[in-house]
Amino acid sequence: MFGLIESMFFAYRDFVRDADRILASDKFGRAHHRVLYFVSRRPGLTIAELLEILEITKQSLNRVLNDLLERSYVVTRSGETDRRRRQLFATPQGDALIAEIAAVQSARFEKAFAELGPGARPQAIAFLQAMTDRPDAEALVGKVASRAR
Amino acid sequence: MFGLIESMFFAYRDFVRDADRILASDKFGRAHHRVLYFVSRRPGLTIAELLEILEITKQSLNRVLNDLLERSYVVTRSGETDRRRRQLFATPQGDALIAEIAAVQSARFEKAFAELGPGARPQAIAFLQAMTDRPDAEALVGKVASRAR
DNA sequence: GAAATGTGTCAACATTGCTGACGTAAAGGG
DNA sequence: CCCTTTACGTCAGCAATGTTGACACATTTC
Repeated sequence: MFGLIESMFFAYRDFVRDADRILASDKFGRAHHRVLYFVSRRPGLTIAELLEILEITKQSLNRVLNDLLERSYVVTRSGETDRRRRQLFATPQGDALIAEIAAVQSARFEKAFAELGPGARPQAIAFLQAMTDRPDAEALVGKVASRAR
Repeated sequence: MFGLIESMFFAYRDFVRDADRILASDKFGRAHHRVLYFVSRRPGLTIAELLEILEITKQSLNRVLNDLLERSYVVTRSGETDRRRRQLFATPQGDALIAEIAAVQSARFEKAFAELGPGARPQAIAFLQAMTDRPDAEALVGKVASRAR
């Protein structure tokens, strides 16, 4: 399996580098990208939901989220039913940055699938998902509780 | 391609977490793992070669490499033909740690392939390699030169 | 002998993760 | 209506890992 372990390392590194180049010109880091990405993809997301997805602490999130708010890549609204919750939305500027990064990352996927031939795309999706933990309800509850500190 | 972008993120995160758990109990970090991994896999590697593979700076490398040397996970020998070069070798202890981590990561791959059925393994390898940059000779020279600073 | 190469190291800094503690506003249960 | 819980913000401080730039030393090579 050593070949796979190494390929995983190199593939992810090159994949992330696509994003890093663009982010550097906007003076953002990877952490900003991750936050903006999920806000853009899931408009109306709350802070708690974002913490669950990213699996980081409030501190780490707030640091980068505040940058994104100050520079108007993201805006907040109080939740309608529960005003304690802040719902997050990407601005057009925020969506544009995500689209720009997604474009180069998509190009990398397209190039790979063009080399590999038909069928490679669904296989790749299936592979990556099979590699991912899908926590059962109980485990999730535990994780959320411990992270809430 | 958004589904793929997200799957890449989650799959890599969970993959790396396997290693992190083991490393934490040995008081090592991810950077130590990467260095030890390549030293273990490519015995006799020199510093310059390691810098090329990892694409980090001398500083970042030396910090973690010195930890590995002090704690006897890695040893050095002067190169035979060129005594300026330090060749790196993992000790049995170093090889054992790499094997331990590789075992849990391999188990994750095995589980995925068991779900996906036959053929998934070569497809996964092909996909990951197609996703990786394979620099031509000229580009590589440029990178090495700039990194040598 | 001079220049290039391989490596070590020092100082300083940025990003991004963490913990623990405390404050405030809103919601919800009795 | 009070009291607890929830959702969030924030402060202080720390650790890991990446960066740059400069300099030192031994060795090899021209």
